[in-house]
Amino acid sequence: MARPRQTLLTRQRIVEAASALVDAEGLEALSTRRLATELGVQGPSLYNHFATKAEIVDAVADAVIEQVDVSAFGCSPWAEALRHWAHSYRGVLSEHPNVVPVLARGPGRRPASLAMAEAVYGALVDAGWSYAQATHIGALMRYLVTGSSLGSFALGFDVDPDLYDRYPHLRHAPRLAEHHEAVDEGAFELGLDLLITGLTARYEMGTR
Amino acid sequence: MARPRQTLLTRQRIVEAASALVDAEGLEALSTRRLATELGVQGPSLYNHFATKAEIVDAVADAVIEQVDVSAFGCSPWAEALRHWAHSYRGVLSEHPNVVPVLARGPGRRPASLAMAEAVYGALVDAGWSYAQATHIGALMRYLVTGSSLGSFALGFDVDPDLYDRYPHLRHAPRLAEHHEAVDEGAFELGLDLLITGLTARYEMGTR
DNA sequence: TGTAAAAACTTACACCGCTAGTTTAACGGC
DNA sequence: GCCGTTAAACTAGCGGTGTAAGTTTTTACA
Repeated sequence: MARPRQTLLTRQRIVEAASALVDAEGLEALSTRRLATELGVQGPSLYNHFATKAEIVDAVADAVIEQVDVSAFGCSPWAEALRHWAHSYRGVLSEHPNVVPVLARGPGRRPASLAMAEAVYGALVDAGWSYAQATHIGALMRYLVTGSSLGSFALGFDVDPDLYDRYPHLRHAPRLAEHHEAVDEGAFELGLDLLITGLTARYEMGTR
Repeated sequence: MARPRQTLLTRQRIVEAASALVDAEGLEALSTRRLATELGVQGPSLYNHFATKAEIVDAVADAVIEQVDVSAFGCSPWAEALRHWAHSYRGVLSEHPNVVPVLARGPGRRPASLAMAEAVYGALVDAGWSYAQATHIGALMRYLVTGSSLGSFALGFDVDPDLYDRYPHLRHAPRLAEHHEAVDEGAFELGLDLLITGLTARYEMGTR
């Protein structure tokens, strides 16, 4: 084919196809050849637009973070803003659970992830939190959100009943395998509530 | 060679070599051929002892969890036991950061992981927490511990200074890249404190 | 118009997890 | 003490991976 009259690939088109593939079939399904096929192209052609596969994955991850709503940091008190942001953050990740393993490793050098960190950190510092505390709070929220969005695999897929014979208490755990989504959401809400409540108390005591 | 007079491989020897390899060079370095070479053997020989590579990885992960100290659940009040366990849990994971991505996905079917979950869950239920709350608390702790042990990669390896030009607040974040370990530890301690304090308050109010 | 860059291509390398079939040693039953 | 079975190593090979290298053709610009 050589160079086509109308360009076939753009970074955007690649990222869109990669995102769709990851959402539909998981991170492991994202191979350069498979992605290229999806785009009607040969594998190595992708390297005209991205240096490595890792760059593509990063772009997919950043596209997810771009959807998180950080607007509350501009117009609400820090605690409410934190709450609103955390819910948006988790909501977005829940719609793209397959990319969470990438996001859980931190912002890396991804622009949207850095911008989000910047917004959170900045708002906390502006509210009077120390640099160190602001950093810790931001990290904490990431643990909570990524953890509860990732854990969705919970006990695995199929549950064999005699597994619980050896772990009697777990039998009573409310149907872990079936309700793992509800478990993770409940844990998230509990955690968020405890964190915000505790932080508010410290804030009012002047421990910033 | 065919069958040797003295057996060359055992599950234990394989797991030990795999653990050492993962600890030293990361999960990506663990390939069946590489691991076999390390053991003085050909790649496919491993399949006489494990059905899949995933089984080997699971065994490595479970060997890590086995080191976590859950003894406190027998002899301390639930809040103190939770604290003690969380510190041991995080301490162990910090020594094996490369396996954290596996552990973050939950206990799976790994015996030691299930036994640990059983111990935590059982102790909380025995203390009077509802089944649902006990499950949530256990999940929350996992988010906190795995998150703070995984995030150690923080901003990546090398930091280019002009990165911060576009994210001015982050510049003040206390040297994120260099001190990421301290950041994660600080976030963990803050989170643990907030959680335990908040849970204790709820417990005393009867919200279990 | 000639040249350089860009964007597709093909080919190929080294590696991956894993299957199949082979060889030989060890073990259990007669 | 032999003999069949099983176990634990082997070799060969399949279909997959990321990506490097070099080729072709088109476009953009001097």
